[in-house]
Amino acid sequence: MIRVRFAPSPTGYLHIGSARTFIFNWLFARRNGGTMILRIDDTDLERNTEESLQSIRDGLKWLGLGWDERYRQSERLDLHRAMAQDILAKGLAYRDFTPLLSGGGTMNASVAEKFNPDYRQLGTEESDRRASAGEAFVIRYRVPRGTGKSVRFTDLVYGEQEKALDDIEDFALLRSNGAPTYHLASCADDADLRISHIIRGQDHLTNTFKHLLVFRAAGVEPPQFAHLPLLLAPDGSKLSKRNHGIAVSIKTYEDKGIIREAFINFMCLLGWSPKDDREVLSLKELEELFSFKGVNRSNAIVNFTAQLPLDAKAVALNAEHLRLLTVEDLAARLLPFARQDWPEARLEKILQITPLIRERIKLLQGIQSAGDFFFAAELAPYESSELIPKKGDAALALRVLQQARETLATADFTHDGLDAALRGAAETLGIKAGQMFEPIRVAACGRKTAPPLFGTLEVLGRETCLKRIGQAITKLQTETTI
RNA sequence: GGCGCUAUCGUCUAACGGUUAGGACAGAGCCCUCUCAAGGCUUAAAUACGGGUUCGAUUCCCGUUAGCGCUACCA
Repeated sequence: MIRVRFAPSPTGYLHIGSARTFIFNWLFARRNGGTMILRIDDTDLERNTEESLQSIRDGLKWLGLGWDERYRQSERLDLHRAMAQDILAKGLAYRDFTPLLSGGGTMNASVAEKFNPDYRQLGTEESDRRASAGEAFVIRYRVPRGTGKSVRFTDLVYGEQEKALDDIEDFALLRSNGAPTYHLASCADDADLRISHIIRGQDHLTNTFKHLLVFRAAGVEPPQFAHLPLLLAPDGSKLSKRNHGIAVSIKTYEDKGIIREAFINFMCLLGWSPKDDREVLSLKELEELFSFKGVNRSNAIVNFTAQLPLDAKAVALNAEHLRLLTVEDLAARLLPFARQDWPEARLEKILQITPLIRERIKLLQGIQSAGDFFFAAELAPYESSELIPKKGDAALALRVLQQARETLATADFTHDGLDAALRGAAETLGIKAGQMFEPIRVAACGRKTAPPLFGTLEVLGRETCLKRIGQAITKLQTETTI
């Protein structure tokens, strides 16, 4: 029975690296008919925040993948303490009475000792006496010393792993305030929840040796491990909130208008490959293709910039996924972005615009710059020189617009009707179609780059088109010399 | 400092020990075209360095260098 878990600790907003870990766990579970478990690892009472928990909830909700079971570590403290006591009772751990230093320990990592012999060798009676006298202590795992032995396991991604016992310090299981450490709580819960595969970031690769010792001490069969390469910033440093800001938050992707399908696709391509040349993959395809054989071992850089906090490849994949949506689906997702700029925007209008802009936007946010003239009552100011077509002058522009006003007053206001009418008008004037269309486009949209003309005019409607052309004519007459 | 992991175009990546080292994004150019896109075509761009093993190393081994991780009563 395959059981996997995603275990975030609520000490910051949902990081894209965490999101990727969730995705890989989910994919592995779904691929193999397993169970996906969400476990909030909130044993660090000092650093947990409600905002962080909410950010994780929001992020996972946006991802939309879901889970089958859900737990909170802070509700399972008895289980953790019981395991610590069990290990202590077996003599595999001991009490360390070293006082907790304010400021966080000795800070001299370069000469860090693996253990303090004073307490490691303290007799059981003496230890019990001091504990019952109320002296504070931390429970440490007693790593066997001088045996020449090592701990080993086979990682599903990194292969054979081995570490000498003598290189592992006597790590803490239970803090002096009675709270379990991450190592203890994690192992106790993984054992209790019968987790079969632990899929997590490579930053835990060396912690795994400790975890194996805990599982062994508790007398439980350890799960399988699969570690994932880490995500790095463009300069090769670890992704961090402090140094990279919003670029590490999943919310940034949502806010910019990356759709979940594209985000999941992009995350999978960071550190995993289907091994053929396919890159645009649906969730269903990812589910069918995912395996640890495709996960590679070197860290991947998320190539965001100061201008755009998203990797250009994520944006490109998003553009592909946008085109895969139906018009109705895309329009519905575009609506909230349109309403950020035009609160009155209606779905009906967006449905008309969507086919015109779907191949011209890469992010949902793109509707704000690509579709402004559809929503704005009055066009943003533009230079009258914009109205003048290539190889033409103001006089030509004026003639074109006057002809257009006449033609459009009676033309059939459909794509094909406008096509025929405006090409006919160009012929009447004896000019190229392009020269005819350009002034009309600028008059209608307020700029030279816009969606194809006929569809655009159709959506704008006769009234708006005539009004804007009239304004352009006035503009030409007052701002240029003809 | 100790221990561990990793190293292919700028970035993400592919390549049973035998390939002109492939694809994608980003870049450049051309075509198409009512502008912009989209699409098509073309182009530039990589095996960190040094030793082995082998008829033959991107691939296996060792070393160097670099990056990352762990080395907390954080996770």
